[in-house]
Amino acid sequence: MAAKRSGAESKGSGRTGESPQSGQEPRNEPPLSLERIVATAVELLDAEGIDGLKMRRLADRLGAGAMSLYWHVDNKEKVFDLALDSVLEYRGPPEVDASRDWRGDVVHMLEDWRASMLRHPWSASLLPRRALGPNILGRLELLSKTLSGAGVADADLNVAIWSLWNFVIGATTTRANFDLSDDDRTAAQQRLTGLSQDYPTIERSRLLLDNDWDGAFRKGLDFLLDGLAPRQ
Amino acid sequence: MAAKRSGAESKGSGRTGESPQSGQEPRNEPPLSLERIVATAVELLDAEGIDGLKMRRLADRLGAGAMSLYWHVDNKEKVFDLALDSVLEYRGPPEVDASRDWRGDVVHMLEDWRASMLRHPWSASLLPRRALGPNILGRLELLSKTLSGAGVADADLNVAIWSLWNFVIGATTTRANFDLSDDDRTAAQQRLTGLSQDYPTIERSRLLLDNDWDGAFRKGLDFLLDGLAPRQ
DNA sequence: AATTGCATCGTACGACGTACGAGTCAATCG
DNA sequence: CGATTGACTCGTACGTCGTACGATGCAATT
Repeated sequence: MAAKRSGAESKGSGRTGESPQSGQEPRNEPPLSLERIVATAVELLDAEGIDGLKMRRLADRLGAGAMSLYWHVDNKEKVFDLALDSVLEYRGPPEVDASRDWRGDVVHMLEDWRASMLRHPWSASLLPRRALGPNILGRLELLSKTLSGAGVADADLNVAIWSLWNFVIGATTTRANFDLSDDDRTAAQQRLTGLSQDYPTIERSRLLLDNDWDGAFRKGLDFLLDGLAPRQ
Repeated sequence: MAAKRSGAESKGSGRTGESPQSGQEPRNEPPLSLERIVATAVELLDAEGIDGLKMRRLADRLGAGAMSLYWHVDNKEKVFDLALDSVLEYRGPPEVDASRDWRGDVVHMLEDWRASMLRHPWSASLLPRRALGPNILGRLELLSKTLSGAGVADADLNVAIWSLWNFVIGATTTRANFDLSDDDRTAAQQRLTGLSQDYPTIERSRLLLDNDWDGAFRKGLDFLLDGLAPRQ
């Protein structure tokens, strides 16, 4: 197991913040911390994509040496875990007091979930193969509670949650990986149009050409919710 | 662009199969070919997982030098693309002539899809971020045709297909990455039970503990299909 | 003044993807 | 028949990556 800390918080250590004056370079960087590392990792991932995250580059951005990161983090995998979960925070449905319709709450949370991931497209391809962090578990718990409160039987709860989870995961990963670049997109379109005699129905339904991802997500989600809890 | 071949077929080159007798090592390996490379890549992926596929190891298994692969394949990414698509072939629904119920056909194809991917767990995490190969497109085309023939309006076709796609992708990627190892699994369970006061509803619904993945998939799919095309 | 423990980082190692160019061999052509 | 060509193989080498290891600095404690 790891000897270092890797799990402790660094809060409350009461830095004076005056010391790093040795006289040479303009190093006003605050000291390293898990929070700063994770935040910068998210920046880097946003800017350079999933393959753009290298420990050396991350350290550069932090004004630190590459190996300094390893005091705060076990390895690169943990950086991914933390960055992913940090992006999936959720602050609950808009309403403060009694949430009137559970369906609206569910849709709100899932659309927010999707939006959060699409704001950081790398997160989509990461989520399915990473550990479940607290923010993810929090969302699942909220979803469970809402559905349960809406009258979904415990026996169906499991299936209902997994179905919604599957839908969100599938939709976001697909979406996030379909518009990586316009080049890819137009190339794929051309290739597909060239293949349209092989796949006529796909062509006709404009399956891969339609750009209304948001609408498709919402409509599909409605269909799924209809199936899970028929209205009346 | 690539200078080599990378897209041509190697069939019909009519090897005599007698030549490689130079007298030293027991090298009875057949010559390299795209097919052999892809098949061996699948073997290696099955055995060692997604991180276990290295070009040198792949070449070793093929009894070839590492750089020999690059004559047949542009780069490692292409190996992934080809391995993925090769695993997703589909031979149609069981019935030969008139397929009686479209719903049965859809379920059969999607369950087969899921089964194919779970037989090769690495494929699940690969699918969302790779190009669409012919076998994938073939399945989508079949799905389109079936749904369209079942009376789904062209306007809804897009949403319907994406919803089903999302469901399959989400279900398989999640499933494939949740039982990588028993160690991981029991560790996660313990961690979760320790956290059960934070997530009581998850705990109660046995969300992460229930092992009936197949049943959950089937039931969720039924719910979704109910929503997409209400029975009567 | 000496000790301790947190934190940083330079160096180095092994593994990886793959560019490059030399090599082999069968088929083709004069 | 020898020369040429083009399909195919592979050894070497380069640059980059994650990270093990140990030295170093520095603040708080003794």
